[in-house]
Amino acid sequence: MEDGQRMYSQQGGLTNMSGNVLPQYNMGQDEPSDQRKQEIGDILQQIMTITDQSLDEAQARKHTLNCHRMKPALFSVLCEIKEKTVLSIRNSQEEEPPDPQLMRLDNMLIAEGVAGPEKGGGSSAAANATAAASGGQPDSAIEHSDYRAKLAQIRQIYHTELEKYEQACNEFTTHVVNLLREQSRTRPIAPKEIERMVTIIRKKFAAIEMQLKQSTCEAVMILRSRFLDARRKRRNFSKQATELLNEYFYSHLSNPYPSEEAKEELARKCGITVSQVSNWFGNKRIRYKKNINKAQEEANMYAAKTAAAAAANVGSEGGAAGYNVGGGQAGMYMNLNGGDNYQSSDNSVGDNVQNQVNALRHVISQSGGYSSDSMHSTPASMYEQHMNQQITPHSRSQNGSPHDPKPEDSTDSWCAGAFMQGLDGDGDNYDGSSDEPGLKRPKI
DNA sequence: TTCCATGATTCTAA
DNA sequence: TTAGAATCATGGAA
Repeated sequence: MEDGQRMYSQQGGLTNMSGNVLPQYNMGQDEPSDQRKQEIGDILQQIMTITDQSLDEAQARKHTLNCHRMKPALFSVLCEIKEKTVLSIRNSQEEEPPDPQLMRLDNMLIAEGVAGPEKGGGSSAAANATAAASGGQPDSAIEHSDYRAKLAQIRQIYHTELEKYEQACNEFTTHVVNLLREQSRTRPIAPKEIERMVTIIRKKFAAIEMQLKQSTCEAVMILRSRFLDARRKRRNFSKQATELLNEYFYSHLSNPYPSEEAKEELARKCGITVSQVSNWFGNKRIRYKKNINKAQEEANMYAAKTAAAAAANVGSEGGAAGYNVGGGQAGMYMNLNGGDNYQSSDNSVGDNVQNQVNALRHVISQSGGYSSDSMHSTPASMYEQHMNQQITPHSRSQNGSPHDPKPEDSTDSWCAGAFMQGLDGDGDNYDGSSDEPGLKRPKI
C-alpha cells in the first residue's frame, strides 16, 4: 500500500505510479484538499487493517468500503496500477511456440491410431503393422485381432483419461475464474490478469496431458514390440518349405546364391517372403560351412532322395518321358539344371547333377528310355556335352552382384570340391553353370 | 528345465 | 547393396 500512499502528488491530486496526475473524480470541488486527503488515507488504512479483523467485522467493513463514495475512484487507480504490472509481466511472457515434444507425441498417437478419428485409425494401423511384420503368415490374422484389441483398449483408456483431464482442467479453470471475478469486487483484477491466470492453469495441466500422452505412447510401443517384433513371433518354416530350400541349396552347392528371380520363385513355393529366403540362405551358408560333416550327410540324403524321386518320376512316365521332371519337388530340383523353375536367371546347373544324370541314365536304360550311346545323338547329348565342358569351378550368378563369389575362390569358400567328390565319387566337381543365357535342357 | 535348431537382426567389410 | 559373422530369441524335443 506504499504505492497507494505514493499516489498523492505533492500538488494534492491523485497521481499514478508514473507521477501523472489522475483525473479528479467526483470528490466535490468545494471540499478542502486536506479533508480529501484524510478520507482517502482513511480508506487505505481500513484496507490495510482489514485482514486483522474478524470475519464478521471484515464483512461489515467490506460492505462499508464498497458503499463508500470514493471507492470507484480508488478502484480505478488500483486497476490502472495493476494493468501496468500485468502488462509488464505479460510482455515478459511472449507467446510460446507449441511444445515440439507434445507435437511428436500427438503425431505418434495419430499415426498409431490412438488419437485422432476412430474411423479405421487403430485397426488400420494395426493391420498395416501386422501385415508388414507377419510377411503373410497364416497366423497373422489372430495376432492382428489381438493387437487390434489391445490397441483399442489403450485407445479407450487414453480417451477416458483425456476426458477426465479436460474436465478437471475446465472445472479448475472455471473455479479460479469465478474466484477471481468474485475477488475483483474487492480488489482490482483486470480481465487480462484473469486470462493470464487461465493460461497458467492450462499450462500446468498441459504438463499432465503430456505425461498421459507419453505413457500412452510407451504402452503402444510395448504393445508393438510384443506383438510385432519378428523375433518374438518366429515360426519355423513348414517342412515342405525347408525341403524345397534345402533341395535348392544342395543342388547349387557350389554357388548357393539364388538370383532374385529364384528367390521369388522359392518364396512363392515356400509361402514365405523373399527376405526370408535370403535369410535362410544366409544362415544356411554360414551354418553349412561351420558344420560341414553334418551338412554332407544332409546333402547325401537330399541327393539320394532327389535321384530316387527323379527315377520314380521317369519310371512312371516311361522312358520316352525322359528329362521332363518339371513337376513336384524333385522336378524343381532337377529343373535347376535347365528346367522352367530356376534356370532362367542364372543358368546354373546343379552341382550334383552328375549324380542325377547317372541315376537317370541307369533308370532310363533299365526302363528302355535311351541308352548311353543314344544320348550322343539327341539334344540331350548336346546338353550333356555342354555340361561336361563346364568343369570350371563355379559360375557367378547372372545378376552379377558385386559380392557374388568368384569362380576361383568359391570352391575354397564352400569346400565344395571335397564335398562334391564325396557326392560324385569321381571328383568331377560338377558345376555345370553356363554363361550362355537361355541354354535349356531339351526334352527328349 | 535344458539344450539344440533355427529364423531374424545387427554389424562389418567389400 | 550384399554376404559373412556373431548374436539374439524363440520353438520344440528330450
